[in-house]
Amino acid sequence: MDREWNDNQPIYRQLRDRVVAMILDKVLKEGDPLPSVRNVAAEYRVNPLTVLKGYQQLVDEGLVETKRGRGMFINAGARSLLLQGERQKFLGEEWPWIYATIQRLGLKPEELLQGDGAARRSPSDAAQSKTAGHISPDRIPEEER
Amino acid sequence: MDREWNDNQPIYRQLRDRVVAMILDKVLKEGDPLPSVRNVAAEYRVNPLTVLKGYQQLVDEGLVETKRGRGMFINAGARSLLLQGERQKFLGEEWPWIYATIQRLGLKPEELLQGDGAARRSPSDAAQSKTAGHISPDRIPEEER
DNA sequence: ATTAGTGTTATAGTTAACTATAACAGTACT
DNA sequence: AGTACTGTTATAGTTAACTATAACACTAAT
Repeated sequence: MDREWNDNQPIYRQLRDRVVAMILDKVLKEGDPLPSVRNVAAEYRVNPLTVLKGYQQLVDEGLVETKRGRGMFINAGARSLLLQGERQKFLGEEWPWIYATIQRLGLKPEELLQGDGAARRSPSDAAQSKTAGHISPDRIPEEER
Repeated sequence: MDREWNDNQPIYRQLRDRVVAMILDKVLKEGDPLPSVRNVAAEYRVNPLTVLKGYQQLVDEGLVETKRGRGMFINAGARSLLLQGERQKFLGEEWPWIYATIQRLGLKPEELLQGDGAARRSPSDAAQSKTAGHISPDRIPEEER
């Protein structure tokens, strides 16, 4: 219940990543407001400043716009912008390392792909109050590419 | 030349991971000494304490033994011990997330896994002096599993 | 006008990671 | 004995991430 966070990465970045995931999964669509700073802070027992920092990053990336007194909202084109940028980042910076690790460990692609493979474990099982908006993708995908 | 380090993770852990990679790749074999704390510190312009911390982790994991005044040496059975532990860690903690990301981005896992796929980019291209022992896998793999 | 939501800023303190500098303590070679 | 390697410990300072607490500023509804 307490360990929602991955120690390998600062919370504010994990927060940013969760929102990104929600945009990609279409849980958050263009024009939607994202869960308020204070709400998220309260729900995850985290400092508002930390949440804000994560959100600001999204603003800097042009994904989100802030409306004083109203909230922060997903920009138009956010998703397609993300699909481009994140893909490039993943393929260029992350996948090479991951692939190297896979080889090093002598893992067989079949093992990784077969069975649902890996989609099982997901840290977001903690009983989450249905309060306002909480942050987590929750898998509501759809086709398209 | 200066940015050998990944900002996402503390240096001492990256150091630990490099040694692990070298063991898995058989660049370092059982009984081999690992590059001296001072050497690594000098070569990577890093504080000796930071290197030590990374090395200590290896000791704690039972992969390495320290011989005062002589150096630190790879333990017997280190590689197979690693193959077990690292595989489990990867499959249980890392792959699920990676797989989710791949899907989110609409990438085809099959394409990524087959073919050389991605093994191209690797940050270790910086001209490295051939001084004593430096830390980097350098890919000298071999068969087996 | 009040109230209750938004985002934002200010002040200040804690902790982990990293740093510089220096000394201590063993081993080995000459 | 001396020199040159090893790992290790001590002291102290910097920075980034996170925290608590509080106030400011703007918007919308009653």
